Amino acid sequence: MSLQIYNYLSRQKEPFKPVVEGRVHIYVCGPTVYDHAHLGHAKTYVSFDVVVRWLRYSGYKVRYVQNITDVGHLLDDGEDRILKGARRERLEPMEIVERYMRSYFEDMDALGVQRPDISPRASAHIPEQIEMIQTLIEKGHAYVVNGSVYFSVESFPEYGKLSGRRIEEMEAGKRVAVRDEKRHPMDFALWIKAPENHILQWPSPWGRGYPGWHIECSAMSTKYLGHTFDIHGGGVDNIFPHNECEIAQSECAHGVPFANYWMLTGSLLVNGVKMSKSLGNFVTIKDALQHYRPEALRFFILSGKYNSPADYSDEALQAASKGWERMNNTLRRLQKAYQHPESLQLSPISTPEMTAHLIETLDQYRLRFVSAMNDDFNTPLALGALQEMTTDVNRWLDKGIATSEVLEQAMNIYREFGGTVLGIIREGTAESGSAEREAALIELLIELRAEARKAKDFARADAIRDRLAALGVILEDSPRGTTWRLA
RNA sequence: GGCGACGUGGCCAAGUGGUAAGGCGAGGGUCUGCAAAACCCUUAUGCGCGGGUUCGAUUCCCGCCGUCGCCUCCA
Repeated sequence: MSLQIYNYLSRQKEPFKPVVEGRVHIYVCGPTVYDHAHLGHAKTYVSFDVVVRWLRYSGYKVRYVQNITDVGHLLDDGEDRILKGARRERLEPMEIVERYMRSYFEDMDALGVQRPDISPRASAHIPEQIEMIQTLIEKGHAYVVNGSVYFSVESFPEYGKLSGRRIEEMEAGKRVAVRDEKRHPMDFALWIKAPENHILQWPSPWGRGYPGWHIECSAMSTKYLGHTFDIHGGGVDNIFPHNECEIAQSECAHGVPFANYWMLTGSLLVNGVKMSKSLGNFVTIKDALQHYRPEALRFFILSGKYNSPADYSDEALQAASKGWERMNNTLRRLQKAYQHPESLQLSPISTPEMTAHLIETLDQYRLRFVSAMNDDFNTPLALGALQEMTTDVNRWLDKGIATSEVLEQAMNIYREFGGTVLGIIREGTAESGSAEREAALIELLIELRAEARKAKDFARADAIRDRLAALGVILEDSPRGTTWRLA
């Protein structure tokens, strides 16, 4: 089955057809870098990371652009978020930007999120934004007032088509005082005149000022992906006004559709309420990583659909951690067995027919995974296939019917799907990952403990196991000997 | 008030007009010197409530209740 994507624009699943055969141009709204990223960001960017990974795995050549907002994103009171951060930390605005942009990439790297191909910064694309604004003015979609430029929503009849709202139905300015220089209360700023000593300002045909928040995404996606590109992503919370404004600007400037598919991620909730900076109920990614391994966070995020909301809780994270552990333990078992085929102790019932049957079963899991992913990136369903496969593989190992061929196939599935696609299995984590000398020392202790056990000196045997456990080395006994792993 | 979602076992979470994936947890068991890991068995006659359509609805329609998101800065 080929890829189906739930398109927010049409509110239905559609077969995916890229503009250019075999290529995908995707744009995802990135963070405003004035503070550390939290788990809400993790949910969105891990989700799109997997989307991109799946597209690549499926053979598409992908260009993934995700902006960094470092100017123009205003707060309720009209103050720029970056300036607020600068004042808070008594730093230059661009120091704030640099600091939190690095922090953001640090977090994403830790989560195994592959870097976008281009991470354009708004402040580095002022000319492109000015140019686009000029085009909009020329085409009669924008107007200049007192050194600021506004987009006229009434000039674009389709305004509201993504979020499903109508201009007349919205109560503009209910909470934020409408600038009376606007012609229509819903008009939004493309360019804002800078006050006398505003720190972030650039020259423009309309005087010194700075760009509005929405225009950057239009200008930068156009520059790198073209007038019409394939997928536009982001969190649903930006559907209005941000995404709606992007569409209006871009389609009015270019006269062609902006993005063909809109994919919006559901919000991350805490106790049923959205995790957000303004509510202060957020957990930073750095904090979360103190308690949970990155793969567990990914596992948690991917065990729900990207476009559904997810509720964050310690119980949920614990469950994800355990689920991940079981899968990882099984992969480790596979690897050990594969490296030491003599330890397999194959049962007499392990016939070639049996092997063929197991390979066939693995193929079924492979198919289930693929069709789940092709069905609008249904990661929970795909993960389910992997988990059932895990039970089967353990069963086969227990019964002694898994031949090397079977082991190899199973490992490939974990590597490709768990690793390359979902990013929850990392090469190395399944292995001991420690230095050779350390491994040899542990083996030595295991030998000493084996002797103690033989002599029924269980106190000593347990002491060795406990001391190692305290150091993060877990020993596990089996009829075939003792194995170890890092906690 | 407007717009849009959602409500599935103790928790998380897929799904379908034909009779409920998976994970976590819990209980029992196998294995073990004991653990750990793994496996086996059990754990929703039921999918918010009330109607309707249908041979048949958890899945479609209507109403109600509840929760959430957006409308205002947030991924």
